[in-house]
Amino acid sequence: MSEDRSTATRVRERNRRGDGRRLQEDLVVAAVRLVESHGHAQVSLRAVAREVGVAPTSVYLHFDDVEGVLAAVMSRGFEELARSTTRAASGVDGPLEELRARMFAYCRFALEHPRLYEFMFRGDLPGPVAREGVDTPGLRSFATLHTLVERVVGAGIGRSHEDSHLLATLVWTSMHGLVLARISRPTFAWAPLEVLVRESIDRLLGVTLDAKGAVNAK
Amino acid sequence: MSEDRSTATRVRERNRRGDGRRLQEDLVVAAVRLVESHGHAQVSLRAVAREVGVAPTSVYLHFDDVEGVLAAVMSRGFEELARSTTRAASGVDGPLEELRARMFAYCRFALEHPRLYEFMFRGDLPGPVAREGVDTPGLRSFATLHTLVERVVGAGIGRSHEDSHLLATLVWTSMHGLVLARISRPTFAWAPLEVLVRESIDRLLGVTLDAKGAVNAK
DNA sequence: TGTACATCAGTGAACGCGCGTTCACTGATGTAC
DNA sequence: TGTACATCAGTGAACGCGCGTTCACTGATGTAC
Repeated sequence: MSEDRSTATRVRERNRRGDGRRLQEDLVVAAVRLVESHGHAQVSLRAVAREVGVAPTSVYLHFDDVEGVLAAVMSRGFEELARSTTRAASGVDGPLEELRARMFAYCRFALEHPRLYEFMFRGDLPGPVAREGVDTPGLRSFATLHTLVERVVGAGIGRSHEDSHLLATLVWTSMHGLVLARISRPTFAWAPLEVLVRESIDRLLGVTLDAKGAVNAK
Repeated sequence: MSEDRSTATRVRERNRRGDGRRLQEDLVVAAVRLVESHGHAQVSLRAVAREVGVAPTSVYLHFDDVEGVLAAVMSRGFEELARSTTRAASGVDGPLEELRARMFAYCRFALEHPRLYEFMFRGDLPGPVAREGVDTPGLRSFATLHTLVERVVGAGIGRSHEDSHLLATLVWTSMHGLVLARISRPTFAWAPLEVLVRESIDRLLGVTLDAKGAVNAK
């Protein structure tokens, strides 16, 4: 174990009494960093401890087990994704423009944190997240998207009498596929991200060329 | 090592002289089976050997290392995906119908072999595949799709003067996102796969209600 | 027809590694009296 | 103001496990003479 410390990237100094919680935050941040740089498969309890400069056993002071750490990383990922899209939506007017801005930010986030994004949508959820039940991560983001699509449809942009849940699903999964495909096949002849995002949205919602012109001119 | 054999699911009998290659095929099949049942992260050289009922060292008779096995699994996956879509395209007439049939088969394959599909599109390719260069796996499938989209556009279905490469990209990534999202979030309120596939394609290509009617009536 | 030999298909033991988790512990620091 | 003590933040050693890979080997079988 002493070898673990000697090869540590940095050695941390002990927190003051009462500040024990700061290690928890440091562990999560380190774990997120490890996922982003090496992919979740390379993230072990020992690697996280090493990154923080702490003994492997110290992780158990704040998490039940290694799955607990991964669950925290996933939550953090969704929080930051939500922050990104919300920031992008501010100062934009009109539902269609907001939808475009949010989705573009969504994709940019995924492409800037590809390993984290992959981890957030991996097939088998970490134990604690899976046990949490129906409110799967990202569901709140989808609700936001759904309402926004409803507003776009309500504003008379695109076809009328549309199933907004279906439309929101199509938009979300398109963005999802777009970024995951770009991540896994970076050498493919990709059109610019902006074009792909805009074309996907406009076509799926049935935004006509007229409506496009109107919105753009506004 | 003797323990390895004692816990083997089955013990294989040695191939006849000249039939050594059969072990290679058995290893690939077993590795595909393991990926499908447990995900690629659980697939180790030793697990594959165990599955076949052979000593771990025997794998080196046919593969350079564990990455070689994974590369073979990936190739096999794309072969089977291509077989599925090709089969679905036979006996279908009209480019739009063929496109729909192919894409539906694509999605069905992914949903029937979710772990394998995830592995086929994972971020970091196995060493041998990555070294192979430009012709990334699945590129031939995309070429088929691209030509098909060109035929659809050429037949006057949807808008005219379209960028077929862009359209094919949008269709592919939409299907990709659809299946990956369904795999990673099985409890989401999904519309039927058939609906999602058809709506995606028709909307992206700009198939009008009139054209739909015409094609469906035919 | 008999036999020596090369080849083929695969084995067995061993290696060092990083892993998750357990258990008993240590030493600084704030607090009650 | 001094001191005993509880609490807090974290450590160190050890465990058993499965892993990829190496090396020297074995035993059956086909073939050349």
